[in-house]
Amino acid sequence: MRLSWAAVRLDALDERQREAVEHGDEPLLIVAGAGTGKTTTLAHRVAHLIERGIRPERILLVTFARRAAAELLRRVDGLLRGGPGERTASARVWGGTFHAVATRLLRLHGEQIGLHPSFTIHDRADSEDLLDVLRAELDLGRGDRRFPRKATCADIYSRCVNAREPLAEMLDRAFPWCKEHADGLKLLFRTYTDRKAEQRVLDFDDLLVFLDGLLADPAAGPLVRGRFDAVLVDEYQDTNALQADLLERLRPSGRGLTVVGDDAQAIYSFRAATVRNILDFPQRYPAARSVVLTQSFRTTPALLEATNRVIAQARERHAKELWSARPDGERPELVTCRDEEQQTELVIARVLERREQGMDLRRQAVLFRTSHHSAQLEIELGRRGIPFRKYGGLRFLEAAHVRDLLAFLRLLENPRDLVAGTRVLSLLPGIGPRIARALLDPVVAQGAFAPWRAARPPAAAAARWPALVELCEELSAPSGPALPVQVHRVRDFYAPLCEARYDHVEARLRDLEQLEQAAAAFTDRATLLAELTLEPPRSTQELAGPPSLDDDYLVLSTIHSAKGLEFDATYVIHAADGNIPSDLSTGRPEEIDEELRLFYVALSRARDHLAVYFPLRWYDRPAGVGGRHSYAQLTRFLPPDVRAAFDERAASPEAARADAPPAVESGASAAIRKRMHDLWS
DNA sequence: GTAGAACAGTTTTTT
DNA sequence: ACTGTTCTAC
Repeated sequence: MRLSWAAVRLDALDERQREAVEHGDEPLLIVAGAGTGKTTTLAHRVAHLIERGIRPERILLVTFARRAAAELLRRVDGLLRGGPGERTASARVWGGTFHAVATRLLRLHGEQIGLHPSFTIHDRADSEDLLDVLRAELDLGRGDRRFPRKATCADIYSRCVNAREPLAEMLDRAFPWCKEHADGLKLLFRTYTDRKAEQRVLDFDDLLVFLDGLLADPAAGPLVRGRFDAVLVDEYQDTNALQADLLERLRPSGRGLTVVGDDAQAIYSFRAATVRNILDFPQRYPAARSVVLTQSFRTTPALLEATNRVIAQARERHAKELWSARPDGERPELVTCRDEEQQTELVIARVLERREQGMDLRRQAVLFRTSHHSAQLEIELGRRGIPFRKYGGLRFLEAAHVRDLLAFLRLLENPRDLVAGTRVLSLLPGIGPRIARALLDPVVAQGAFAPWRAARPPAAAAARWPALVELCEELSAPSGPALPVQVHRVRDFYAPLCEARYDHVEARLRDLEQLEQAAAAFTDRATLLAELTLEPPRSTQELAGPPSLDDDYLVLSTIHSAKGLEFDATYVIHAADGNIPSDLSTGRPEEIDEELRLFYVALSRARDHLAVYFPLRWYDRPAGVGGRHSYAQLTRFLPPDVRAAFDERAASPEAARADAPPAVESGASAAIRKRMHDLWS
């Protein structure tokens, strides 16, 4: 008798995991607590589906980040090895984020709903830039009360679209201080929608909206739906209303749909994600089966005791208590420090001590609420030559010089892209927004650079003008040079402009060289641009390629960017009220609850060792002559009964003083286009 | 109209 | 500390 490969591998699973893996076609909700083997279960389920005869290319795996899909599919490949001849699941399964999958499907089928297949994608910053241009055009900037800044406008727009909520309600609920500008915002968003259509540009939200429209189309919809037999969605708690609707259009009865998530780890409501999706899944799909995974394979009982107590403070949640069969380990530590310097000192000492004991730096992570919380630690690590990688915060693509170079490439790809064009032209001396616009209008109208040949730019720009026109015409020609050559030519043109404009020119030019090398991996310009926009590299090193195995570095990460990861040792720093929860998110109870879940996500990354650091003294301003500081309070998420699960340690006599000074809070596509347009009327 | 300086207001998390 | 806005000199 042939012992099924699947049966053998299933032995490694616990009963509930196996139930989830072997579940049939009915809709399936897997509620997977932190560290309960979610990835293992998902990987086994995908392998199981393939073993049952579903072709890999008919499986869609939606994850929060592409790297998560890649990691999962690698494990599927591992499970299938020696199985029924499938070794390349990872190459054939559709995997990626909602946005990446939408882009791929829209390039394949978008023309059926009248979408030009060569659309370019605007990232968040591009959207803001366009909104800013339109705000000026519409004369919304002036008035007695200041109009919301571009970032806020982009935020409001995106939230309305993703939450599928009318502007008035959204303003009421989340942006009450902008209510008086409702009419201006409507006008702005209507114009924004129209302008994107003229420029053949889709923003992040459009990718989802147009995929939704594609699926709703009577002709194209069935075609797209028919591509897939199984759809699996990871991190379902962080999906929004639009994404949930999209999934329902993809699998109307829910058959073949598997969603996995943990409502206790929902941390993206600021991106319009809603826990309601996971909580209401059984109502949306009455045939759904729910499986709850509660055995943690990650964390020791001592650490679970603490994390369970932390999350128990949440007001609304699926009550579930995680347990662990691992041997009891060391209790978590709560370390009160005198100030940030001492915190840095203690964290580094502990990290090095553990490395001495054989724990690679890569198995250790320092987590924090906001990107700049690691600034001092980064400086000290740099000073001591301790290698680290930082995740989250200002990324490679956000650097001005990188945006400049990409603007060139986007303009070449799509001459109608006004945002890209304005950025490029403004690099030339003597050209500002006004002249850029005048030069761009005929190009936008024609979709080609020909009008520039006869254009007469201001005297200051005249010297460089012929070279720019030649560059644009040659590189935008269909038979243009290979991609790395294109990047190289742009770089040659741009380098002197970069030097004239910015500091740290050598470092910036090195980044661009890296970009040129990375370009060799892409077949064409459109793919390069889409990939960089949808899944931006998080550092220059990442652009250069994956770290080699003998590369060791300490992980520094925002809590958001650490989602889904685990580390042998986790150090959570700046656990002061005002940092966790963030001062900016303590307005409404739901916000505080999300901050609590965020803290829970941080704590639940640890396998064996967990320490929370709390610096008592908090500098409001950079320490200098009379540097101002106040005394912070421990995060409200560690009240005495929760703290009881921690070993408390005061790192200095001052921190131990019972009569510490009084704490001071530290401050306080045409139908779709039309529908989108009508949203704002 | 552009560019740079001076000033004012705000300050998170990310596809 | 940084971003965005306003003012002023070209």
